[in-house]
Amino acid sequence: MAATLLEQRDSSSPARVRLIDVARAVGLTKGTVSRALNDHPDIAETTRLRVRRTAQRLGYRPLAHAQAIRTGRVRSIGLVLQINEHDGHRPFLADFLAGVSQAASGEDWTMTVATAATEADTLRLLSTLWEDRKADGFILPRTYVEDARITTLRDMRVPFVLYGRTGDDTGCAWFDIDSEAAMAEAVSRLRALGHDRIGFVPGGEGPMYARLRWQGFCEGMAREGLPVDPGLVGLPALDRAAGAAATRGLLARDDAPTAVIFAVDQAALGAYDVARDRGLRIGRDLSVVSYDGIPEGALMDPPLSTWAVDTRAAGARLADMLIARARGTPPEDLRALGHATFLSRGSEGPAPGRADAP
Amino acid sequence: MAATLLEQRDSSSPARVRLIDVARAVGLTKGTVSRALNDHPDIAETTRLRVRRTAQRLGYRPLAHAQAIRTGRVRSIGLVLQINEHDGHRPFLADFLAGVSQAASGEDWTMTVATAATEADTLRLLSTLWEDRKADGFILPRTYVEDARITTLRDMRVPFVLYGRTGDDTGCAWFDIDSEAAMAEAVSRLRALGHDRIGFVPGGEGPMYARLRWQGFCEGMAREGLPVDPGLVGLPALDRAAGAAATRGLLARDDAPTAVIFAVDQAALGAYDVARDRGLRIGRDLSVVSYDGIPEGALMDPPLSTWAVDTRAAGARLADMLIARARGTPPEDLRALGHATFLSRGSEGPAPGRADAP
DNA sequence: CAAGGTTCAGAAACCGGTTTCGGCAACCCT
DNA sequence: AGGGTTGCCGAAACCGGTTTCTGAACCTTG
Repeated sequence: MAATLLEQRDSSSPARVRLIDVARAVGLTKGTVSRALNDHPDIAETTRLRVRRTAQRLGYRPLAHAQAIRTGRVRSIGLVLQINEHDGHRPFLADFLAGVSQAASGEDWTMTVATAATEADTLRLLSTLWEDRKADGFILPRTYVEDARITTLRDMRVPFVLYGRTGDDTGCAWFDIDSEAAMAEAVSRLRALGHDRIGFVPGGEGPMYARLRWQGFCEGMAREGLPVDPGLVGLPALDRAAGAAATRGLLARDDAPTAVIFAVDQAALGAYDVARDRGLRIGRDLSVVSYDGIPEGALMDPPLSTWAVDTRAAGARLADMLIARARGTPPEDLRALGHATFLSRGSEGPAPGRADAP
Repeated sequence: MAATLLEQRDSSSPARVRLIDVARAVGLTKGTVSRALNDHPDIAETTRLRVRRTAQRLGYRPLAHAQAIRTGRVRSIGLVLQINEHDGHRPFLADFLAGVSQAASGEDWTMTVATAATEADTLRLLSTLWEDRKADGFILPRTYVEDARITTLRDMRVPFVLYGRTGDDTGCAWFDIDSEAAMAEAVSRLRALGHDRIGFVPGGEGPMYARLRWQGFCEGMAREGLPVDPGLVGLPALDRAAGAAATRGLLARDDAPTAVIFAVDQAALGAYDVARDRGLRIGRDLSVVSYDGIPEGALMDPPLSTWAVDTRAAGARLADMLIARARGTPPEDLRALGHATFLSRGSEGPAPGRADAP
């Protein structure tokens, strides 16, 4: 007459199949069944198969939190999002979550999400989520050159995977998009259109992606035999207003660039504002190429040419990597680069005074 | 010599404080301590306080999954997002999650998020997340007039809270924004600007919010003494292209409306496309008012006037309600309406041929 | 002052799994 | 043939909590 919780055989809830039920059905003890399902070496192959089939037939699914009491693992991916001022990753969030969730589901894992307002919040949340075993590891989005999350988690020996790279990636697993290559190719494309004064608006010092995009720009310039004139490097810009300011700075020079590459789309939007004010036509008088693939870019006139990232695939990849990491794969074996896709949508064109421009 | 998991007293991990540690420190059995912390009535008040202080001093925090093995509750809010074709709630997702996460943290709850591609996926995920007790209840965003999630969860006696209303809300807890009032006031504002032929582009039949916004429009028209001419009601539109088509339909009439209210911002963006094609100036030749407050609206020229929702606050409210629901508050006591804020940004103006228009 | 009721905490079972330990049988080897 | 492995599974402890059962001490009350 053991009353379980609220509902028992409420006709609605068909009484969950437990390990002991499988054991009885197959005529073994629950310890043996547990070892069989977890592929312990001291179980005969025939027994293992017999158990597995019975479990399958009965529809047995272990309760993660019951397992966790002994193993300490709940089969959950942790994700702490820092939502602050210029929340850059908004438009990609849904796709990213979809990717992580899908890959996690495939392995019977779930996703525990928390949000933080500050870095201190983030660190606190990472610690408690780990200590309370709400997650078996974390995906860290938006990495920085120096990233407190990484040192914290590394010290606590917590499994984690970076979405992006970092200054010192010792002991770090990561997945990133090869934005250097994208930026370098952006230079080459503009060069092929006749531009030889190509400006760059960087994204600042802190975010790792900003550094890498800057490096990529430099590599592209070197490859094309163009010098990186300091006068062609604008002020760092991560939002529209700063992007406009940076653009004005670049256009103020006598030998102003005929094309500008922006590290981030948001900043590139500012170029449109400046162009409108000055009567410049983007894609003709001034070419613009950027990176991120934000949806707003498609609404501009002309639509912004940019490098888009398959964020959903990235999320899925990262989830798989984290699960592998939590299962013991060394971080050094979990590092990979993906690539961005160029969306040529009209904001870049031939250099003025050449080819088809009058 | 009991080896726990991987790390034990690794100097880095200071050995978690367990219930038994508190019990020993306070000189009671762990059963008693458990009852004291859970406010059982058979514990003396002085004892309860003594236990609570000791637990506090030692920094005791119960492991949710260890509690769950007996109670079946893991202190987690479930959220299944359906990410499909015209993913409307993208821009608000981060804010929404931030709200839920923040409120959940306050009660020592966490948030388990999953994404689905189809309705069948959604239902499957809700079931498994519940059966595996990965969540103690769910927040259901984007409700429909007839919503399979609701009937499923109601049948399974799962706690849930709607973000939005539904056709039959028996047994439903919900929080929603009073979009009827917003739409009605939009009519009044346009009427005050001299418009007497006001069109409406609805959002379709399925989503509950679409029905309510339509009702709100009708109420507003009635309040202003204006008839709802069927010719002033456009085709349903949820995205930009459909919004443009609906606008063309409305403008094709002889007695075309001078102002159009859109149920959703995305559709309203289409009006800009039509206006540009025909040389109409939004805010002068054609007034547009909409609802949602998507960020793209601010980028339009002129910026879109719309009703914005504090999605973050809504998320926090819903989280609190769900926790209350999971703790036993009857659904009827958990129903509330919030309100939207009008952002007058320039896409609405005096009716042509009146006041300052030549 | 004895009978009966309350108050409160200890003891032990329990939740659903995992892991350790020990033992039996079958096999291997000289 | 006998001793030592090896393969395989049962029994029981264990994880960190919650809940039930029981009984001692105290309080009423007639």
